[in-house]
Amino acid sequence: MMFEKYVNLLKNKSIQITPQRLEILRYLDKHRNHPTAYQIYTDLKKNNPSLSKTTVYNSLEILNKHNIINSISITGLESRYDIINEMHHHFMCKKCGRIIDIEITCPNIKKTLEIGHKIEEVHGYFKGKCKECLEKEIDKHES
Amino acid sequence: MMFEKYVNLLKNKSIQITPQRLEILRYLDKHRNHPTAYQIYTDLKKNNPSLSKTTVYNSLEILNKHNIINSISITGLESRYDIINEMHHHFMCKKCGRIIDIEITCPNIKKTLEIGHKIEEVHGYFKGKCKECLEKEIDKHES
DNA sequence: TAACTAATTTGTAATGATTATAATTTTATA
DNA sequence: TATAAAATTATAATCATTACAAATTAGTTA
Ligand SMILES: [Mn+2]
Ligand SMILES: [Mn+2]
Ligand SMILES: [Zn+2]
Ligand SMILES: [Zn+2]
Repeated sequence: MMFEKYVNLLKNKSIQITPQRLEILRYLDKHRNHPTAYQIYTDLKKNNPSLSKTTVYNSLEILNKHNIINSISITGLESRYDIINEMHHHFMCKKCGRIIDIEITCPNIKKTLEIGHKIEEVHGYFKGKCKECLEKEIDKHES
Repeated sequence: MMFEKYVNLLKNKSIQITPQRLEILRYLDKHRNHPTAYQIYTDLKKNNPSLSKTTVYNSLEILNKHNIINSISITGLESRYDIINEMHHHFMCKKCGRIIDIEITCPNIKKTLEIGHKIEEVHGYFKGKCKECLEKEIDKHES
């Protein structure tokens, strides 16, 4: 079935299954560009005009709380959302604004554990200028 | 002199020296608990009632742009600020809300460079329950 | 020093993301 | 099917941040 995958995700955490939550999960599975709550809301509203912004926020919160999705703070402006697969870091381009996955795991967790804090989330991000934006700049200089 | 240290920081980056900027730098140097813009504003307003919130935001922005201070996104709610010394990570306690320095450097920068993005900032943070909050919970169970 | 220009500060209003609230609808249970 | 609990919806409120224009301050030149 189309939604079986997401139904199981919710069942495993005994979260009540609703059409809205399933749609949001499917959206995040399909759109791996770390969308904002508002982007999710406006896109899903096209096929479900009665969808409420509050529902999107509520759903994202409960999914995040149960570690089904990941809420990431990079821009300082708004939260971005990501389906959790393996642990990874992020790169945000200050030029084009994109947030790109960086496929690395953080070797620092052990050190933090040694200090005595209990770690529940690990986040790493870099900021700078992405490869594509750098290449565009070079092209401009050559022309 | 009292402010010489901060005057030099600004001079080195050829940023215009103003009393407000010096006060903000001194505040961040003294308060290493990653305060919000609002906390800086209300505290400094006590000795300078005419201080404007906008000035605090503007100053923080220019200081951050010149890498004199660090703007960190952890809470998703607001930006926190930090005088930059050595590179370090952060730990945010979900219980008490504190943001604690973790004295480690990130060994992942090289890998990100290899991908071709130009890195200007490196951020790492963990979330969980801090040592102190964990100990309080144990005390409660024992009593 | 005085006059002039540019940059900064200030106060206020606007924006935008997120949260609170209460009514309505949907889901789970008996 | 009837009932209770949970989720959704629409709207209003909150809170951090930004925009804007007037007033002040700093830097420069004569
Ligand atoms: Mn990601
Ligand atoms: Mn710090
Ligand atoms: Zn880019
Ligand atoms: Zn704590």
